Amino acid sequence: MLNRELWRSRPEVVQKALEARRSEAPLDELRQADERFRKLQAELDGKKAELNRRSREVGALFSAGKREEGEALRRSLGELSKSIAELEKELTAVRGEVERLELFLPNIPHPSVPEGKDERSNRVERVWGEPPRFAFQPRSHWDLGPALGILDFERAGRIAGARFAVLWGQGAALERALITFMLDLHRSRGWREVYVPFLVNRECLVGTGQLPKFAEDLFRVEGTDFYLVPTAEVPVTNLHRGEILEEETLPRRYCAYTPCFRAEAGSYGRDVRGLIRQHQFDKVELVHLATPETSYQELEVLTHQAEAVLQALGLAYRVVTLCTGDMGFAAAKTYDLEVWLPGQGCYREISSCSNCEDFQARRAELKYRPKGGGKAQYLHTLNGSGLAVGRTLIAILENYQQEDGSVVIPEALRRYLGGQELLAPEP
RNA sequence: GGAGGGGUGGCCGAGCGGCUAAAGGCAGCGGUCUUGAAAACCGCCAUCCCGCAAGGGAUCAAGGGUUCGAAUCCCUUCCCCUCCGCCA
Repeated sequence: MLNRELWRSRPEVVQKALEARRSEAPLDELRQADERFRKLQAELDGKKAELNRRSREVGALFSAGKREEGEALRRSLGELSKSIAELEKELTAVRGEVERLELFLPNIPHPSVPEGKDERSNRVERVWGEPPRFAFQPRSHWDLGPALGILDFERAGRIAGARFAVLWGQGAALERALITFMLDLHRSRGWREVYVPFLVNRECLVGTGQLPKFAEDLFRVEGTDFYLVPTAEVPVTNLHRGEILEEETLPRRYCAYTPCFRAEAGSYGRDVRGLIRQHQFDKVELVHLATPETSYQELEVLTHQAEAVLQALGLAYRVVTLCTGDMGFAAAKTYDLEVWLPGQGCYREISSCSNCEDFQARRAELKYRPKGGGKAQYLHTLNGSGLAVGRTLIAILENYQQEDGSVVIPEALRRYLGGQELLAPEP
């Protein structure tokens, strides 16, 4: 959510941001509703002030023993009381409208974000590692995986449907090893691990910005107020909802593993093959809570931490800054990490690291108390994948494949697989 | 699922129809005192909304109701605690 002051007093700034994002958020409608809201509020407050004053008089008259005068005044207030109730109803409706519309305004991009309408305007910041060279035609993971007997889309389709996968044997173990490996790496560098519910309530999703606008991307458990988490960002960022944290305890750096569930509505026909786009996937997430002064520093820290995972695994990647038209709703600035996939012959997103500034903090009531006291302030929230586990598994298969179809296990991972060095076909 | 108890300011806790935005304590901030600190004493110290301001309004888990007037009475929901039942 944006600061109300901003769209009230400088709507042109917000309008410009909306255009840069190619957003059709209802700014004009919002401002009209707000206009009505303020008028009603002033009118109602005046009437309430009068009622309050005269109600106190009633009490005073009675306690002074002036029963008749008090009784007369009491009777005369009925109408005022009624008209207040009516106005109040109206105000509630208008306020509700303002609050509803407000939730549809996306965050304002940071000045350092490149302008552009789609991913072609993203800016490459740096490239790490060399894509491996093969003396043969490298295969894609959807060929390698089933051939190794570790990836099974057919049976996944049978027990669930499209966009699900079954991992067998070494594949299942590799997935689990990756999760543990990533969490260990983050913990060893000071991130605090947290294990959270995989179902969350509606307020959390409003807090991080998935709702109300992106309901069709989510799975909801029928007959309940629970949603399956689309990312650990949701439960973890909302952990301190309604709290006021001491500045001394900032920044907070958290990491969490959760499965993620996404409806992927509207992505029919995109990435239908393989593990790229699934309804369910594992992810280790990094979440930072920071002061406004340090949040952009923290974005660098967070991004470098996500990169450390790729580096430890020896996977070539590049870092791009998303342009205004490609950024997510809540983000002010986003770096994507794109890993090299030899089977596809391109870089593919494997992590997305964002500073949401105070956008989520306003929605989720996340505040901190400045050093030496003073008014509580909204803090800044950041999140990033560290990393998407399924896509990491893909990257390993495709980058470490050998001509005979076996796959070398990256050094750093071997201790998590009982010293195993090679993925060879399973019976 | 059944029975009971409870949700008040950063924290603890009193209030149980008008004199209460809310006693008291703790924490915090400022001051007196002190070489400095502690102690003692004095003062300040919730959030949000409208308003240029003066000021006004709202908020005692949430929503509804009774009333001229509700933190206080009634109803509903949510959450927490205790006991019983069931359960991985």
